[in-house]
Amino acid sequence: MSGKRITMKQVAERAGVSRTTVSFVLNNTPNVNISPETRERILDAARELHYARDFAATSLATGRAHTIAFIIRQPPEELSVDAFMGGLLNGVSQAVNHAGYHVLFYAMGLNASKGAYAELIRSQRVDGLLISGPLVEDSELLDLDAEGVPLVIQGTPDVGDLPSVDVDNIASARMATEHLIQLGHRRIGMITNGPLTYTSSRDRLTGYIQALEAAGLPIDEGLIQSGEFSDDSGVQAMNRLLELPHRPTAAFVASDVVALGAIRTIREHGLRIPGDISIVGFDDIPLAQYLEPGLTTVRLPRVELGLHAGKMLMDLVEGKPVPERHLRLNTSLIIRGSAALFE
Amino acid sequence: MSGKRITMKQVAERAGVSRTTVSFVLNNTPNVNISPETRERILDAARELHYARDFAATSLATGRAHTIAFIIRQPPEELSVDAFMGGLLNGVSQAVNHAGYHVLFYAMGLNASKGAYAELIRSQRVDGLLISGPLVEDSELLDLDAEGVPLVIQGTPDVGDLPSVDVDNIASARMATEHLIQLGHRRIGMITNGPLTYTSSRDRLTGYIQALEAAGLPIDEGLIQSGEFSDDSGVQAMNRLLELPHRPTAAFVASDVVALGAIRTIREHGLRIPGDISIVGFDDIPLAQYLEPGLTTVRLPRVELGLHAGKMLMDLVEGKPVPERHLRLNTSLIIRGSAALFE
DNA sequence: TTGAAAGCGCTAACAA
DNA sequence: TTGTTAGCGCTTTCAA
Repeated sequence: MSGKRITMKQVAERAGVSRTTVSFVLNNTPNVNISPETRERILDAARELHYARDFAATSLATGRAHTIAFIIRQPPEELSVDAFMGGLLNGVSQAVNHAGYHVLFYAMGLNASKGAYAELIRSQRVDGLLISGPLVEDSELLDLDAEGVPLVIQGTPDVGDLPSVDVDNIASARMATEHLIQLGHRRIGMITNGPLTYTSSRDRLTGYIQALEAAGLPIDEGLIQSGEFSDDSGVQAMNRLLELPHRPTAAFVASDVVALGAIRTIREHGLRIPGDISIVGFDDIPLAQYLEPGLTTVRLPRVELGLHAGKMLMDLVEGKPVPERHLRLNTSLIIRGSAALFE
Repeated sequence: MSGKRITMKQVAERAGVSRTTVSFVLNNTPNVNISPETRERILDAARELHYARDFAATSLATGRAHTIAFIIRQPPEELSVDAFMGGLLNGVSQAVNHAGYHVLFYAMGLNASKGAYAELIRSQRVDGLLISGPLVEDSELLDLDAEGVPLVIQGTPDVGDLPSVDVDNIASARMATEHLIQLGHRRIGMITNGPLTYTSSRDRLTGYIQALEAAGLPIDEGLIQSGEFSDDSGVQAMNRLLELPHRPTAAFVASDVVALGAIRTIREHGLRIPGDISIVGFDDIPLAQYLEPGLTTVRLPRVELGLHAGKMLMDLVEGKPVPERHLRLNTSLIIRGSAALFE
């Protein structure tokens, strides 16, 4: 309709009151007594004029942007392959929008320009930061946290004590391995999701080891192979496992994508799943249920992760107490057909 | 470090110049002659003070937010299942960030509050809108477009002539069907991706029909079944196809997810793919390559779709001419093992 | 119960 | 080549 901007001034004029009064009414400012009819008049005027509060002006005057940045640091290619980010973002945006905040999205990849986080904050563009991904020890974040900047990490940072949300990788991996043990397996291989420089890789390995130890089984270094996020890396790793003089009867592969490669390799060797080798994965990617047999795996609660991370950041931003600075969500084991009794 | 805001004023003081001069230097304002040493002095001061231009103030003064809204209207659950959104968002954010703009993300679902788009624009929060998803005929968008608001649709709107980016669904479906025809199939079923109220469903059906007609094959209504986005709907549809007195030797399923259900059904009937029935899908979801046999399908260029949509919106926002208001990207047929020669 | 006015940090027209 | 100044639209203290 009208091409010109509607400001509080126009609303005030139309309602025959001052700008202040309009501001009070529109903001529902407490401790101000405005006659109901004046209030009504103002509200009507605003509605009729299609008034929308100017974001920049409000932000400038209040010093709050009511916006947070969701920064994802996985390499861009991964975003297009996996549904992880979609679920996460879905949760984050639900939590954040619910609190009346907006979400700025950044796919920074691994080589973001130094100072990018700080600039977002210094320019008052956002009130807080939510960062997901394999961040190498990022001292910039430590500094910001020390300055009191609200931020939360989705993941398990390996240094400092930044607020973070993640699944309990150790317990989850233990659960997956225990499942295999309960099925009677005694010689269980492990393929990590990534290099051990990543906390999540180390933690999942730790869970595997804990399960074996608890069951009194020996830890065999040769049974532990390193994956590197891709299905190809799963092929390599499984090949090494199969070349072992005494090969395992089962394997815990700490990433479904890596497991895909492992499974392919097993088949190429003419072996059957779960007949010859049982497999338990990790992540529960959408495709896990469509494999033949379905992949038994640990479900990663993507949406919940985002929901909790978003909520935590909102609490931080609004100065509310945060119940748990290092939140670790439980996972569940989804039992399908890829792991069976060892006989 | 310092808890207080650094403004241009501080930078000016430190460099011993006026605020205007600082503004000119920092903005690289043309047609202004500033001595190199002054410029250097200012830049140094800004750097030393960790100056970051206040976003709200700039935005208020210039009337530009340098921000766009990426609004996704698919039901939230779908976001967590498919990698489509991740790829799209990846492309969008690349294009938009590259142009120096920021992306606000909104998962609005299907029941967004009336007036949400307009409010984003009226409040000057964003300079443009990028909307993805099955939007029912949304008159609000038509109004905004008429007002001159920069916006682009990712998809194929069924009314008006809003700027949009999508794949060429008709040509893609034709290509998929032709592939089957070339393999010697004469009785080819079709399962749509969704109800025919969706433009994309209609277009893919049209492509199928065009291919048959071009090959002089009859159009058999019974061979056309309706899918509804889910794999379950694929089960139903394929069941109907298999119950036909004279069942097809091949089927074009206009959605990989729906094809998943169709494939399962075929197997449950004891039939083999591609031995008894050939299948060609649409979308190339990540899992397509992992099926046994791999799913022959039409690849949907997710990232490129986002890239082009983002670029088009940037052009619109900056008042540049838009080469093609209704951009239709080509797709490619990914040949794997699910479709074979009819013998 | 309502109004006046200062100020948030920046841009840009105008002066000098 | 650099400085002055008037807004941009809103919040909020202080008065009336």
